Amino acid sequence: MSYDFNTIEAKWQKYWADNGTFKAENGSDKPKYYVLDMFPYPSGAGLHVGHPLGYIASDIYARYKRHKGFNVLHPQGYDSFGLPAEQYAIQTGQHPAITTKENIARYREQLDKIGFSFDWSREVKTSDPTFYKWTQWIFTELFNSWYDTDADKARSIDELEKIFAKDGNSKVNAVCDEDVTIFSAEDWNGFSSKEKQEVLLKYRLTYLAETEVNWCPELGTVLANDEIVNGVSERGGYPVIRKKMTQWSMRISAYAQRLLDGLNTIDWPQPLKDSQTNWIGRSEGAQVEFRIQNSEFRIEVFTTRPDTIFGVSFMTLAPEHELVQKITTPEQKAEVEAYIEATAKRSERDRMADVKTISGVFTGAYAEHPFTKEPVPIWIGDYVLAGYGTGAVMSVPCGDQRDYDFAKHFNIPIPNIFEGVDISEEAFADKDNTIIANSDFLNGLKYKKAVKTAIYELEKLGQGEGKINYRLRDAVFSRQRYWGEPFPVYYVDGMPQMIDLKHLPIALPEVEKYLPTETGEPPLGRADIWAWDTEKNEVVDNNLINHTTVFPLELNTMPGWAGSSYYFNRYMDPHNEDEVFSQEAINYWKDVDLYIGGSEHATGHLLYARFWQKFLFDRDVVPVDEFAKKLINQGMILGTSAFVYRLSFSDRSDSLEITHSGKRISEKDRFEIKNFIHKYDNKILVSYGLIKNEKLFDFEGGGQANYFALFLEVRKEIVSRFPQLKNIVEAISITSSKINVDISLLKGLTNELDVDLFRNDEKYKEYQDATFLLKDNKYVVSREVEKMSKSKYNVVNPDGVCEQYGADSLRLYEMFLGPLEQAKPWNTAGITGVHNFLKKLWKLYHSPLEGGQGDVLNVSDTEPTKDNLKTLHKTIKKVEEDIENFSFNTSVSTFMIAVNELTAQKCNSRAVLEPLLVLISPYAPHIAEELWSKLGHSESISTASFPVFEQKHLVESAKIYPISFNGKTRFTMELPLDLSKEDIEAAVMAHEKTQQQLAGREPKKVIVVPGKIVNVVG
RNA sequence: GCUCAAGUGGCGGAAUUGGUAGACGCGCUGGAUUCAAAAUCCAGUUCCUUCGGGAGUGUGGGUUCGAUUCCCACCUUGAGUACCA
Repeated sequence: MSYDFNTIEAKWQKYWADNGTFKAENGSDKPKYYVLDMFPYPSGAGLHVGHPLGYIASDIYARYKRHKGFNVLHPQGYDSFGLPAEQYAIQTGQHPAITTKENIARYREQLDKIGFSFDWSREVKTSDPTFYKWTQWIFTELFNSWYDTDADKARSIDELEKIFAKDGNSKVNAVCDEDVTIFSAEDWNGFSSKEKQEVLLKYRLTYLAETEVNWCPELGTVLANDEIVNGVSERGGYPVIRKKMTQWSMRISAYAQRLLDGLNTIDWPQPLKDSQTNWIGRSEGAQVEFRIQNSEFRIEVFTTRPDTIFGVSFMTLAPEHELVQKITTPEQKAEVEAYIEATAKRSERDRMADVKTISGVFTGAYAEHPFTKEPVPIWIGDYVLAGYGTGAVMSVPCGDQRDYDFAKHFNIPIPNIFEGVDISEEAFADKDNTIIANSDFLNGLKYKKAVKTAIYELEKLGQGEGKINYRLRDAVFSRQRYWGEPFPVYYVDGMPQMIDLKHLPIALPEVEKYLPTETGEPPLGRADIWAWDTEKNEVVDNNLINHTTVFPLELNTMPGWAGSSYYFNRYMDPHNEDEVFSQEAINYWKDVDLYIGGSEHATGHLLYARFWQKFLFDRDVVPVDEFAKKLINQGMILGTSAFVYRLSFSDRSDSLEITHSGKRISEKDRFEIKNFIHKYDNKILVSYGLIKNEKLFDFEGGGQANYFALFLEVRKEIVSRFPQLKNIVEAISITSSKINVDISLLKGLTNELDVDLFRNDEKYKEYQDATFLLKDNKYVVSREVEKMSKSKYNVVNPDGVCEQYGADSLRLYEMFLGPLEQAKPWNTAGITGVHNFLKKLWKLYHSPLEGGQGDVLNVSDTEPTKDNLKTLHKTIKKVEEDIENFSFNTSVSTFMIAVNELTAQKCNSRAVLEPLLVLISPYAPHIAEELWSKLGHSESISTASFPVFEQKHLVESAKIYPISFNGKTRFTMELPLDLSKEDIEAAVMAHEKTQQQLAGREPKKVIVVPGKIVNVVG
């Protein structure tokens, strides 16, 4: 029988499942090793070839570690709460739990076909009540904790209450809301229960507060900062506006410094650490207080340049700043209010989009300079952000370009406080070359010294202090959605109460629709059975709410990152009903040794998970405060799609709307367009797209996008064959090297147009693989690669590959494509290479059957030759090094070399062919298992130990020396390795080619590096 | 703008305590086998060349006996991030 991968793979996948081959035990004599993949969101589209890349890499590593004698935990699960299932539910009425279940089944089927060594007995699903019971519990733990700055850790809220009762809050150093007032023990003890709860809420690690949130009207929910990309929602690309709402928040800012410090203790990719560092955004400077003239109010500002304080010529407040209303003079009131209203209307994105327009209004009020006591005019301007620092800045136009531009625009003086610097054209921001002038006690000082001196003087004055500011904001934790974890929270007298662990989980209620209610409440507001009975301790009918023991439950649900922030710990003890995991389990597995996943989670999941881990560590739930020792970002696999620019149409309203990333594009805009072709299945999709100001309009995730087809060369034919495209074609005009589209002609188009224009059409075959760009008035063939995505028609599915070539081929090929961490295009052309390798491998163990088809095992107990052993041990060494370095692509080529060599050597020695199988088995486990069992083993190859490398087989007696002249290799000669330097030199000089190269000249010098190289300098 | 990463054949990519550039695979060319095809096997494949040899790892410099590898400047591409005070 020849290499029949379909049968072999099905056989071993069944064997592994039936025998629980990869089940991990909690506790073992072996050392532990935890290999984890970022669990997938089970989308309706199923897996594409990009998904398994990281899983294959981690699977190879997990299998390798088993061979090396480790007790390996390698689980998998699903991040199964999320928007797409809910959006689908809104459209179809289908319960998200049903779609999610179907999607999970499909994912599982696809994953199983690839032959992963997951321990499926530990599977977790975030949407499963047995899982989210613990998500809810962790929430209550956060609620019952506060952050003690002195101890630099989270502590129980009970301890805080005891402190308040004994000493009040004046001695408490905590991370808390800014508006807490000082109270004494007597005050505290006199507070009503509700007052106490209000105060405590300001200290809890998860708290309810009215904050400015990112509201996405289209999705009907708030979003966290990391869920917004370029000012629009990450999912769907919808606009986001700022809105004040009462929401649950997580006090992640308490952990800013520890999240920063922790990065030094973990082996994660530098770019990922950089982006977390950037996101946390620590900056050192000073907080300075400016008194306002003729007023009791003071303005607090944060500055990184207290050394430039004598350069202040005005102050600027964010329009939303609370003092604005209080200090504006009557004369300026109308103008100020108009400005505030105008900025409130602008979306975040608009505000970001035009940073060049300078706008602002004078409030009429003056602050007093802390040192000179001179009056400083107070302005408001939208270049100052309410959300950063104190929402107010001291403006130093000579030292900051934005202040400079503002001052120029409004004719505010620009005093120069830098020695020997010309500021007539632009501000001077070079700290390193700063020498301060015109600044009283700071004159002549350099940057660092001046900063210190300024802070010292401010402190003396009681009007400022050194301060460290972080960009990291507390994370909003409420979502006005259905398909998420319900909060274990009910309200008594408006104050939130936690439901005790013993009554959890609070399961998602049924609703008849997944939309917000008519009164604007979240979808849970539609549930009839959604009230909490404190006597029965269960969820009851809303109608009972006037009963004294029945209270309303929280209507929001938790965000997508809740479950993913601790799931890795739950795998350690996934079926525990009494605890999130036993202390025994967590102390055995401790943390993830290797975590593999995409870099897109840098500032979301990976930051939140580190935050929760540190919190759980503080509260003695977990033994380590970083959850993953090593992390690798696998690169994306790109699809070959032919894209240049894309045009998106949406007909949500009556008139045609053209949108890009959710932003409406005005019909007045004219766009240059370039045409391009999609190839997908056997369809050729010829599409056009648009650019504006040379920028690509991409709309990843733009759910309403439709693609229209056009190919300029064949436009007439398109019109005749597809009359419905007439308007589109006519909207296009070509001028010189540019193509224009007249959008007014596109009005009234529907979104039902079929883009499947040239299916199986011989005539256009030549265009099938190429993109045609218009360049220099000529069509230039160019193929483009981009992220694989359903909306881009460039998805390759792993199932087809498995059927045609087998899972082992898919695994090898994905590894062979290139370095794991690098993005790389998918191109099936090369897969025959690795598939041939597997066939050669099979042949190495067999000899063909006489006459007919098929073959018979041909492995004997003959002594291996020297060459056999050399090949084997060379391979062991290289493969082991490669796996340890996660250089999987190079070990695949090492296997190819080994098999080629052993085939040439006609090796059939068991002593060589057995260890070779163990080397290959992490990469191509099915074929390895099959050959292993054919060799007479009754146990799975995964129980075999990794071959041990022996140097003695690689010892050589001679070396082929490269002989170079002035560094360029010209020929080689073989010389014994034990030759002395002098003998080598003599042998080289005696060689005829040496004389030929030198052409009679004497060499200036001869460099001999024994065992490496000879270089003749002429 | 800032931060980071990367530029090597027709293609994916190998090679870094500085020591034979292009491993391995794809593709391509020629041959064997076959009635023919598929499959398989063998040989060749960076470029130029007067067949002696010469040039060559984004560009220009530098260090070195020797640079894809180290240093400086620049160009290009990709990713992240941004009125962050």
